[in-house]
Amino acid sequence: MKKTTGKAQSSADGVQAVDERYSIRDLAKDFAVTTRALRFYEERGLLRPQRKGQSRIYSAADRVRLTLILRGKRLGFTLDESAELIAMYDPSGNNAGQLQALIDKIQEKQQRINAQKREIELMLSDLKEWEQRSLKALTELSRGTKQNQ
Amino acid sequence: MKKTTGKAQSSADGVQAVDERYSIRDLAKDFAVTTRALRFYEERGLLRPQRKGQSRIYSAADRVRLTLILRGKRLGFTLDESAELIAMYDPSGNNAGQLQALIDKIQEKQQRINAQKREIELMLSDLKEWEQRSLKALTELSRGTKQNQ
DNA sequence: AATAACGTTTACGTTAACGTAAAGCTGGAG
DNA sequence: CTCCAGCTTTACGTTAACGTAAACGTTATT
Repeated sequence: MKKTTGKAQSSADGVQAVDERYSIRDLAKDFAVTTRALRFYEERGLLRPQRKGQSRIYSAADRVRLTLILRGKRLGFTLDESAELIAMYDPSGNNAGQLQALIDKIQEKQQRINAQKREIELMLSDLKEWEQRSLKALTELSRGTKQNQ
Repeated sequence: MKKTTGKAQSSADGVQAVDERYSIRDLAKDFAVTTRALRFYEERGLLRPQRKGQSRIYSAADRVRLTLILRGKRLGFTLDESAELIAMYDPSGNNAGQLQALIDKIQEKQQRINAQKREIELMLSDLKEWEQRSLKALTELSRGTKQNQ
C-alpha cells in the first residue's frame, strides 16, 4: 500500500504550508495537461519552476500561473498573449500603466468575442432558414411532385 | 482611358446576365483574399471554377460559395467543416434520403453552434471578471496603498 | 549489479491555412 | 515576331502548440 500521491513533504513547522512543492507529474495530473506542455510553457517563459538537481519543482505560485495560462487558452488567447497578460497581472513591479494596458487588452478581447457571438447568431438564423427550405423540399418531394407544371 | 474592370462581357442575348464571369483577380479583389487562397480553396474542393484554356473563370455561384467559406472562417470553422456545409447547401442530386440527411446535418450543426454560443457567453463572463479584478487592483493602486495595515 | 520508474534534453513530426518563390505557358499590344 | 503582364503548376517555408521518440541521468527497489 504505497502512497503514490507524490506530494512533497511540507516543512515541519506549523505555519500553513503555502509553499508546497509539486513534481511535474503532480502538476500534469492536477491540471490535466502533459508534462511536455509544462516544459513547453517554461520554454516559452510562462513558467519558471525551481530546480532540485535536474528535476523541476513547482510551487503554489506556479499553479496560479498555470491556472492563468489555461484560462487564457479557454479564452482564445495565444500563449504569447497569455504571457503578456500574466506578466502584466503579476505583482512584480506593476504600475498603473501596466494595469491599464491589461484592461485595454481584455476589453479588446471582449469586443472580438462579442463580434463572434453576433456572427454565430447570424449563422444560426441562416441554418434555420436552410432547414426550413429543406423540409419544404422534402414534403413536396414525398407528395410526388412530377415534372409537368 | 481603358476600363480595367476586367468584367467578362456578357453574352449578347437579352436575358439577365446572371452568369457573369470573373477572373481570379476579380474575386481576390472583391473579397479581399489572395489568389493563392482561391487556388487553395479549389485544391481543397471548396471551389470548382470553369476553365477557359488554362485560366480559371468564376461564376456568380462561385461567389456565393466563397461568401460561405469566408463566413465559415469568421465563425471559426475549419475549411473541412465549411466544405461540408457548402456541399450540403449545394443543390446537386438530392433525393428524399439526401434531403433527410441534409436536414440531420443541419440540425447537428445547430447543436454545435448553440454549444459554441454558450461557450462564448462563458468566456465573456470570464473576461468581465478579469476586467473587474484589474480595475479594482488599479483603483487600489492609485489610492496609494501602503504596506502598513 | 541490474532493473524499473521517473526525470531530463534534443530534435524531428504534425496540422491548418495559406505565403512565397521558381519556372513555364499565353494572349495581345506594339 | 517580341515582349510583358497575368495566369498556371510545383513545391518548399511558416506559425502555434504541442506529440512523439530517442538517448541518457538518477533514485530506489529487487
